[in-house]
Amino acid sequence: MPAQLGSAEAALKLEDFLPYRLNVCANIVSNALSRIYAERYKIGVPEWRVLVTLGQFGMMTAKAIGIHSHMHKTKVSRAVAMLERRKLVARRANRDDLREAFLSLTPAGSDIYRDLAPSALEFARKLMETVEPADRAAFGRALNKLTERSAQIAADIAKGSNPG
Amino acid sequence: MPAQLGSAEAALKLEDFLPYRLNVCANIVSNALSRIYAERYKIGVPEWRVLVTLGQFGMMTAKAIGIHSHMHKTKVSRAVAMLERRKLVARRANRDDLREAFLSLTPAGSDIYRDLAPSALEFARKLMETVEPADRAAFGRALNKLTERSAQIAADIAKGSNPG
DNA sequence: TCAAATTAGTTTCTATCGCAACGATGGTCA
DNA sequence: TGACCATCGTTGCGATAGAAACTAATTTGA
Repeated sequence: MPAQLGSAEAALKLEDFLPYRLNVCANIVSNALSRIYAERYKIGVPEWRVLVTLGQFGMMTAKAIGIHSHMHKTKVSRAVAMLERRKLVARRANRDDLREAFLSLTPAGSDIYRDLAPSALEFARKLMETVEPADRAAFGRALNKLTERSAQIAADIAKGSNPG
Repeated sequence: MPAQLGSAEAALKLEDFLPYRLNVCANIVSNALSRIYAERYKIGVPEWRVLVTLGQFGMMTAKAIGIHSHMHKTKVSRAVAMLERRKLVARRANRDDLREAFLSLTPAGSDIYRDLAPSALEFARKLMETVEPADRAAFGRALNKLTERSAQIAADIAKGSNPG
């Protein structure tokens, strides 16, 4: 009943299909992680990323946050607006360029960051623990290559050119 | 100015943080893939998954599609509704249980599937090509372990129990 | 046997997403 | 200087997501 469509070539099985597997894995991991902070701090993924980015760099513009955390500028804008309302992030005008503003964690924001960062690292550590030590480096390399290559493919297609 | 929050332990760097890296990679890959079919067939990811699942199994219920493709039942419902409107998927009542229905590809749906599956496989092949051959198996194993483990962690947290 | 619980699938409702348009500012160059 | 273009960040809006409520059908078990 099924395989009449699969024909000669290697059949397309969703559960073995790389983009699908990546998506499922990323979603489940993301979901598991957010259970650690979402309820406790009442923030979502974008807010979490802004907090972590500012915790890492101390002070930066919304644009820089977007670049570093791979988020659309509207996502950054809304996440920052929420964190500002909650007094976790402060905004300081840049006198040299009034279009942008410098953002940084308030003391309350830093408190949350210091509370949240160790649990996040612990989570990642616990996850990686299940991967064979010998496989870990290979996994990291592969993830980087796949990210890089697919970005390039997407760019090629966007340009309308033949993917080389 | 930044690292005063990082303190003694290994600092949390977003770009090295596994859940973040997985998410970015999955998004870019998914995005690149959808450029191959989205414009040509006017379908999105959920419709693509339904097509592929039915192409693989021939005939199944909406619930089974949801389980196999890891999609919420409302997502399946809407994707199927769209494919039905476009005459790519047909519905046949199950006389033994009228709550559910058997879904399958129409000839037109099969045409699209046969056109789409090889490009998808080619895309995945081209992607995997960039990963060192020696790293590929390790990558697959790691992806499985991470998916499995994070599902378990999420379940543990949901139960309110201490993650063992 | 029939009331209560369960299940498949749809619909409603609300939240979030990202594109596009926008206002405000800054840069370029004739 | 001033007309034009680029950039930062916000907002309006249509599309999409998933939670919860719902309908209809089936199963359970007293």
